[in-house]
Amino acid sequence: MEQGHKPVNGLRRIDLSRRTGCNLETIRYYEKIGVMPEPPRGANGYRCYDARHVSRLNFVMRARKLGFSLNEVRDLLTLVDRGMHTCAEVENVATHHLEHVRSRIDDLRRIESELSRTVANCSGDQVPDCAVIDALNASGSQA
Amino acid sequence: MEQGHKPVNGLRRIDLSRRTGCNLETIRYYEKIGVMPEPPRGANGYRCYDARHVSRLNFVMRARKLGFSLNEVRDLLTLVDRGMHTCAEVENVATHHLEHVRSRIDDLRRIESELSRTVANCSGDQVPDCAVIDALNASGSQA
DNA sequence: CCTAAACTCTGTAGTTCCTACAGGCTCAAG
DNA sequence: CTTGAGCCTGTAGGAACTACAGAGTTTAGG
Repeated sequence: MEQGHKPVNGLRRIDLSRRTGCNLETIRYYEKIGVMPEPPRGANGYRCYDARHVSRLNFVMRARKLGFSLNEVRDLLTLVDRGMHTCAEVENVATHHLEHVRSRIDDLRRIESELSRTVANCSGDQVPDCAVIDALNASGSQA
Repeated sequence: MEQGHKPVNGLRRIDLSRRTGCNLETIRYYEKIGVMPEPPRGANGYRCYDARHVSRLNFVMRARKLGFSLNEVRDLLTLVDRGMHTCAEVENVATHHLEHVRSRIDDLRRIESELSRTVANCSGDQVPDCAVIDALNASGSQA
């Protein structure tokens, strides 16, 4: 099926959504918070997108998949939009984010090892006693 | 005047906060959502805690540090409160959470490797071109 | 005894990143 | 003409807090 009848030079919101895989409502949200530009409107008030919106939204979604916060995405886009972004500037944002990711991994690894150690002490039995609860009840600072 | 109106073994909210390290407002929040019990009130309407609140809040905070969600904490507490918790039941909650933690670590590791690979391609120069931006702009699904 | 600081109470709003309605239009096809 | 798909707006919800406003109470110091 053809998507039917679009404004000659425009994509509807749902077209943008389908081309990028981005949720329909999320697009509106990104516009509201300024991560995506407000698109021009047709005579009927409908949003009217073009290829540049598609690539910008793809940019945003890739950055989000890499775990950049929306604020970081905005920073990145600002650098790009200024047309003056230097590699050094961008690297700065990315490196900062990388550190964040790494420290989050460290946190989770600590949690993982403590948790798996504790669970390993479970008998798994039907007894009303459990190593996990014991650990959580522990008054000492074993954690 | 040590003895006065202050209940001999009653703790104020700020006392509980200081003993556990839990934020003052968070205590109130935990009561609202039922993770902590509503404490008795003094004649003036002030909350009046005792040692059991201290250990319960410690339990909650340890569980949170291990990354259990508040819903999971509530489940755990329900098991404990029933006095009927078996090791198997608790292990179930904990194991489920452990899986969650592990998959989150996997996600972040994937992000970490892609990000560090990309940043490594940066020249770090003052040139208006950057590997990170290129990657984000990539039209292919080189994920 | 008075005052000022410290603490309490309540409800509500802000944070992050969406997602999902509700209520009402418009548009194109069958 | 009717149906269904799509559009518009604003707003609420979810996780887990955190922070304020505005008002009352208690306590320590002078």
